[in-house]
Amino acid sequence: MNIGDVAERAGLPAKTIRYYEDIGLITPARSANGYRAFSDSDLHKLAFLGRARALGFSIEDCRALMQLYEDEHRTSAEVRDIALHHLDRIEQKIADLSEMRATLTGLVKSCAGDSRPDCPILESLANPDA
Amino acid sequence: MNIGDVAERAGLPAKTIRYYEDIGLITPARSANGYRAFSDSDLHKLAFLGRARALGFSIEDCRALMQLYEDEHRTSAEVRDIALHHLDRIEQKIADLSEMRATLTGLVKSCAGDSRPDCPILESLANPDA
DNA sequence: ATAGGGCTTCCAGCAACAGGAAGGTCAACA
DNA sequence: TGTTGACCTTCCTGTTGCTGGAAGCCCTAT
Repeated sequence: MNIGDVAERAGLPAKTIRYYEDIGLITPARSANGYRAFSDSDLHKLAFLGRARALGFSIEDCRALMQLYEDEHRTSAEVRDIALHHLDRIEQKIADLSEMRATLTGLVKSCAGDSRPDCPILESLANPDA
Repeated sequence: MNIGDVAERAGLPAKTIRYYEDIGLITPARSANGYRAFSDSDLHKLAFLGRARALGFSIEDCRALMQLYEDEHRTSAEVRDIALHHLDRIEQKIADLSEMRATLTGLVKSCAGDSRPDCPILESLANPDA
């Protein structure tokens, strides 16, 4: 398979696949003409990576997960640890964003949003204690 | 005021303040020795920026908000628009993260997390339809 | 032979800084 | 007066995960 084929099948841009090779996540073979020659195994790895990325795992997490996947002597505890840490980060982000949302919602509600210059949003940014 | 003073008062790292000058958000004066000489107005702007950034506004949003703040002929509708768009992005992010959290929570629950290699997390990444 | 599409590499850029090197400056203290 | 140490300066690199584009080779079809 050429890169265009795997790109379509794995649902990843060709650029991304080249990048994954660059950073050592995959190592596709090469044809005589210099084109990358992807095996089914490469495609499978790319799909794995795509799904892990879609769950928000970092590239380094993905690397670790792939290594565990290929390691018969892994323990499920190692995998779960990575997932749990990731879950923590996600929940922290949700908490941060929820706080922003709460504040912003309040500000937006208090702002008339008309043609006058008076604006509680700006006032709150400029002078929050007032 | 030197940069260390404003950094402490505005609650921003000195590096960040230099960066904000680089990209034209502030334009502090210079002392004879080449040090940045911050006015109260500069400090006020930096605090404004710090609060806007803490609410998750992008740098370009911050630039726009500052300009509106300094423009007597602004309308509160312009400000509200920026805030509403930002709120949209935040809610989208929260939605995305919540979906990740749901999936991950399910996976983590289904994984024993013990010393055995069998792991539904990896299986789901490798072969989601199975 | 030539046109088009796909492939290759390499370089630049995005957001919003952070880290660190090399060096100038200033106040204090011996 | 000399020197230490804290502070300031600029400049360059690195971060995360790609994306866009330029320059150029390859392959197929007409």
